[in-house]
Amino acid sequence: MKKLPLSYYQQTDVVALARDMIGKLLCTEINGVFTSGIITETEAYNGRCDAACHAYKRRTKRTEIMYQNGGLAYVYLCYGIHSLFNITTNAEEMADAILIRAIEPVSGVEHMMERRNKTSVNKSLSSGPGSLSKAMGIELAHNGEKLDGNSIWLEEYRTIESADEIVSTTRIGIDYAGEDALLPWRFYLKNTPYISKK
DNA sequence: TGCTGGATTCACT
DNA sequence: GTGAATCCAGCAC
Repeated sequence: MKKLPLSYYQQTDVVALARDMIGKLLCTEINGVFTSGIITETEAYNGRCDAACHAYKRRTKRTEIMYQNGGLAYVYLCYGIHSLFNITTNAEEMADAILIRAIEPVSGVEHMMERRNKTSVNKSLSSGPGSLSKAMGIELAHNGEKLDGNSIWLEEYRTIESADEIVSTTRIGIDYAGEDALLPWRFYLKNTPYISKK
């Protein structure tokens, strides 16, 4: 399998890209441990017209990552506990990003269980943005990591046969964004238990 | 320099 | 179903 090039992430339509990312393989190799999983759930965030995006009308030290060229990991801490993993997209100055919310484990499942303190495999292993980051070993230190490097990357995995396989709906946990919270910018794979919420 | 609250999860009632 | 855990960026003084 081949890593997706940085140019993949630099496409301009972040919503279409979030949809396209469903079914790709997310791989990490951290401290010599390789793990991978199929992306089953994503959310798109647009820096220019979306109040839910951290970079919306705010250009700060934290959001600076999103203003760079697409193809970087944007990792940040939520509720003081959970590292949420995003992928920046689009060109420089275009602060778009895609939040990866859930994966279906493929390789290194035993390492994911160890990181998550689990004794059995089930959907709670990697469904939900905080759980997924922990299972894959992604931490704040990976903020700004390039996705064509040797720590975190994406690969082609399976092709989505028809549009019916992907469900689009509203995003989660962003009520503060007013009417932008109603945008149908969350995508997930139909018929997989590995999603955070129905 | 100090305070506030969040793209959540998990354990417990 | 509810609440606690927990830390740092952002913004107000």
